[in-house]
Amino acid sequence: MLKEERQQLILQILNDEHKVIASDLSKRLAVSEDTIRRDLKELDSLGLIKRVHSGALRKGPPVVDFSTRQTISNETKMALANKALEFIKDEMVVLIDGGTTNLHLAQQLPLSLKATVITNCPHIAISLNNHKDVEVIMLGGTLFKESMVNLGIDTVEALNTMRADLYIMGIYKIDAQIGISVPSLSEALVKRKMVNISTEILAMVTSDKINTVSNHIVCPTNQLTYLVTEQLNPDIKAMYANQGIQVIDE
Amino acid sequence: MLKEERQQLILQILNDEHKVIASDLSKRLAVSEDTIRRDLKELDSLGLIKRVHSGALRKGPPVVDFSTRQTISNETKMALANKALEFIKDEMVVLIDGGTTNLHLAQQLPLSLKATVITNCPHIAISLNNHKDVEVIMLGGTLFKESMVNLGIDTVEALNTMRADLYIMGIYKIDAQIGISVPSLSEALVKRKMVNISTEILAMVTSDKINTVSNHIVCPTNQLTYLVTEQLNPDIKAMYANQGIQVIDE
DNA sequence: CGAAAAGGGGCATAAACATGCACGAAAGAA
DNA sequence: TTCTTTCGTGCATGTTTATGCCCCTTTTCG
Repeated sequence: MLKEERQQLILQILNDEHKVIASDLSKRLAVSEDTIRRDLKELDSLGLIKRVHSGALRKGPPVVDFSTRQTISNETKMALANKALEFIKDEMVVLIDGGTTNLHLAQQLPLSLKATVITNCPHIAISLNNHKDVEVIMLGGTLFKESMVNLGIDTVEALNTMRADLYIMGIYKIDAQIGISVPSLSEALVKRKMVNISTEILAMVTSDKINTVSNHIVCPTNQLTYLVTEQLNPDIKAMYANQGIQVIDE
Repeated sequence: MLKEERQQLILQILNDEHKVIASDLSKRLAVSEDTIRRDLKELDSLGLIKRVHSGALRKGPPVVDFSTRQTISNETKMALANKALEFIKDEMVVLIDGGTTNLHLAQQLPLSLKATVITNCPHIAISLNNHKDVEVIMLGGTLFKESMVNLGIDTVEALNTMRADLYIMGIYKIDAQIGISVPSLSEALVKRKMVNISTEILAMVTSDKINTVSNHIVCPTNQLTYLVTEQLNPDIKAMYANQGIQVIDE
């Protein structure tokens, strides 16, 4: 593995996990701790990471947990969420899973909305506390702390007895050919079930997720009904539109 | 855990709770008091906190935003929660339902705890985000916004397949003769189920709840194993102790 | 005052670190 | 090609850091 490649990987891991431990990286990337240390020193001197004893932290936001992560989030996601609002109407049964963009959506839902929301994300459930005409159904399961959603066999089984008009799917990675993918199997299983019980599916995607792939495939992209994104390269937009997806990007 | 991470957590806790006690932090963050002292000293020298004997205070806004009553009551609840901590040990399966006192308990659980926590309260699930050795199992159901817990037939059914070593019951009203009672039927049903699947039951009760009654009876008080309270009138204390309950009130 | 809690300084130790050196692979020049 | 240079890496070394423990002092509070 090339040095550049490795350092890129470290940055990506750091971005996902908010911190890295030198000794841990050494094992995961199969190089000596010395090499990792040299990498970290270099990345730090470039101002890309914050080096600390034992490892490194993400530079900008001192992220400590999910609840703070959402407060520092960017306007792009808020804007996407805002565009998606129009698809949620009174009397609907809306299924919302995890992800920061989805959380923004939940927070922007009008207080007057009369609907049923099904979710496996505790943060989303809580954020609907003040919506007195929204019935919130929480899906149980084992809390998966990386993405703060409930997963597992119990979650899938609970979904067996439900159906939804609209599924707001949190997107981790999406590729027009390969499909929608996530890093863990149990997440893929639950999302797949959610796809199956929903009439329409909406995904909000920031451009950095477009045409990237992770380990476990949830479903092909042509399952999507709506794709809400930032402004897209016309070629890419066409790729999705040709699959019958309604792309909202202006 | 990295030093910077820990200090970040301290700042966050301080922000939430307006003050921190060194000995308490030591338990919650699972490091020695010496380390906490060094952290606090460091944060103080950076001007981020105000170090005082036995702990630290928030730098910025002085604590006057809550009514005194509210603050006092919060501190009582924190103290109760603190007393209850000793009953939670590694490898236990702990069932925790809703209530502000229970939430305080969850927030004070040591980071080093290795256990399984089952809860129907999304806030409690979220507060265990940083406890990497605590497996959190969330009970699904319909979110009951008055008390922020999931209730309903799904909740009861999920409980059918579980058992717990200790049930930390949130108390709404309690009376030595009539028993433990709550204002809604579905809450009573879920709590009753939780009682049935638990080996021991612990309740934390502020004195204003003692000998009061609500609409739906959950169970008689003699089902309780432990009753953690503020200092009690000896007569009242005897009433509970005579039922075989271990009363902790010092 | 006196006990108990909190603090401070010093010490020990394990983990993390910096540095110099050696080896091998890739790149470039003869 | 073959020799030389450079670069990235791993290893051995002595150093620094983070932390817990001990002992003694200071503070708090009944």
